[in-house]
Amino acid sequence: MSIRVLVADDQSMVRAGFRMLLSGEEGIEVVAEARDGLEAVAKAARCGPTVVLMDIRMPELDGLEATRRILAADPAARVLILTTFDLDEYVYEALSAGASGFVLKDDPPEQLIAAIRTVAAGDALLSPAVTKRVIRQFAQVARPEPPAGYGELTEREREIFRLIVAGLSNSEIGAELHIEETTVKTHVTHILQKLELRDRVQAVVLAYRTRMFEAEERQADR
Amino acid sequence: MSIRVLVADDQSMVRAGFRMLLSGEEGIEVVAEARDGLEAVAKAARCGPTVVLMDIRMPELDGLEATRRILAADPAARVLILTTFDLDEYVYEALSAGASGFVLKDDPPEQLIAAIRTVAAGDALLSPAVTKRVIRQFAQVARPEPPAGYGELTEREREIFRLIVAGLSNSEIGAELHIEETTVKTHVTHILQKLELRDRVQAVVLAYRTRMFEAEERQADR
DNA sequence: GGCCGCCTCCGACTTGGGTAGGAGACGAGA
DNA sequence: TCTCGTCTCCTACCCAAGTCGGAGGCGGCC
Repeated sequence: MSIRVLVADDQSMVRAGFRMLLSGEEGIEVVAEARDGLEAVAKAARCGPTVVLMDIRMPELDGLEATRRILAADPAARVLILTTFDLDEYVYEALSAGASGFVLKDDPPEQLIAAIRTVAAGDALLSPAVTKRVIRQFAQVARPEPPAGYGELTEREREIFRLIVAGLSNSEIGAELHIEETTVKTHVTHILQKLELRDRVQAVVLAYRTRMFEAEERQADR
Repeated sequence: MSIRVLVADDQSMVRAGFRMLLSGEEGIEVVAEARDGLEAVAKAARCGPTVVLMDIRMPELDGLEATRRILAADPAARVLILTTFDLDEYVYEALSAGASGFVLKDDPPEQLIAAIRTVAAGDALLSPAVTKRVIRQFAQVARPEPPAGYGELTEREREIFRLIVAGLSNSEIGAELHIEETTVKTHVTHILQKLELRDRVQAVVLAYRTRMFEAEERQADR
């Protein structure tokens, strides 16, 4: 069965270009076109396309919201975001909207076609230029950066630090660790001094900003 | 000038396979091989390869640490991580180690060659199967999930919330917004009541856990 | 043995955070 | 017009948080 494509773009030239480009391709068929987001959602519901080529900037409803609606109605659909710019915000929003991929209109034709086949097969795909940007951001996000001065903390202090970061009060920490609140206070003072922080609030901010406890969190979230 | 490749893998069969595979390619030349991480670092320093094909599981020094060292010595180098498994942890660590891409040994030969050319050109690349996984994780991470009760907050309260989350004290917030500290306290009390939180520490924890201010943070980090 | 780092605990104190309750000003909307 | 929500400010009070100085027990190390 061939890949059924819906092209959603507000410029008729672009739609015609894709229709032309894809007409020569074996196993790919453009089954519908849409000139705005609402039309895209409606036609997707009627035609059940395998892949939707979705522009972001469109009247009525932008491509991101249209993507959310189409996927809500048909989770099996694959949306490939098309845009002229490789702006960060689009990448983030498009991916969180559920898009399977992201290509630039500047990408060479064969790359666009390959992208369609890839997402139709169930894989995800990013244009190389976009991938680079995502990787950079991803690496930044995923990096469990070592906070300055953290090495100075003793084992016990680290333990208490984690509980502070979890939002516990001193008395709660004491109960948790079976030690007196006064002892907890002593540790807290040392922690703040070593990390050069003013209060526990800043300790929490530091911990999250530097993503100190990434690993534990990921486990806890499951 | 042709692309100079260093192949680092502990299995001689794999190295031979790559040498064979790449020998037929125009503009790609295997200039060195390494059987472990230390050797990879040493030979990279001597040969100055354009692209390093790096296995992860290797004796002496694993591919991740080797990647870090090579890039520390030569930031212009491009490291393409090779592995048999598409385990999450490898992807995260490899990317944060500075790798430009990630391909599976199972990927078809032409895809491997395309990957080498892509990263040599300065772009980044992930194998489609890997991309899917990264996108899912990325979308999850990037999602600015709306915390329950956040909608109840007024504009002013949200503003103050943001400053609390930044780690500011009440008096600092007052100075920032040109209002009295007592006023700030009033707002803080309302915020905590609406979000059903005990104190500002928990407010900070909530904000980061739900990643409320993703967008603002990204801007602030630059 | 003596020193040192760590963990534990205490009391007393200061300060910031949070609550309670009230009040005035202003604009939007019934 | 009157009400309602929002923002502003206040006093007074309580309590958690953090500081300071001191202290004892314990284990490792010279």
